[in-house]
Amino acid sequence: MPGDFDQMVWKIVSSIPEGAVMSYGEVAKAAGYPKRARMVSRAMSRSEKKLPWYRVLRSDYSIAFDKDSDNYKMQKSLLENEGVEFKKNKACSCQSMDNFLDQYLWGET
DNA sequence: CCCTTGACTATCT
DNA sequence: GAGATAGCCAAGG
Repeated sequence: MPGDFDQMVWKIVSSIPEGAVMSYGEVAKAAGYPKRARMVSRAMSRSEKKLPWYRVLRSDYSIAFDKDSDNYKMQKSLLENEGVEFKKNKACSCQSMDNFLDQYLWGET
């Protein structure tokens, strides 16, 4: 179904709990399309919906925007507000997504 | 239809 | 850890 991927992305991203983070690849995988990390970013940027997009990082948990950009600074501060600690420009979520993913995936069927 | 771009990733130097 | 390389995939020229 067209739009299916986007739907899943929105749903998953909006379900990420406060203080936790996911990578584009993880979101894509959870949506059922492991090879579409790039599409996750596309889906979010063109989305008019209010998503906690800032909780989605690169696979190494670094921020995807350029370090000098305003987006970078905003994302970092938003995450820090939720208790996410940064070390060497990489986020340390300290929150296990295991439970979240299990709950999410099993809750649908 | 071919080529370029990108909020990506894994792998190798 | 920083660069280069090769996959990846949709959108736009």
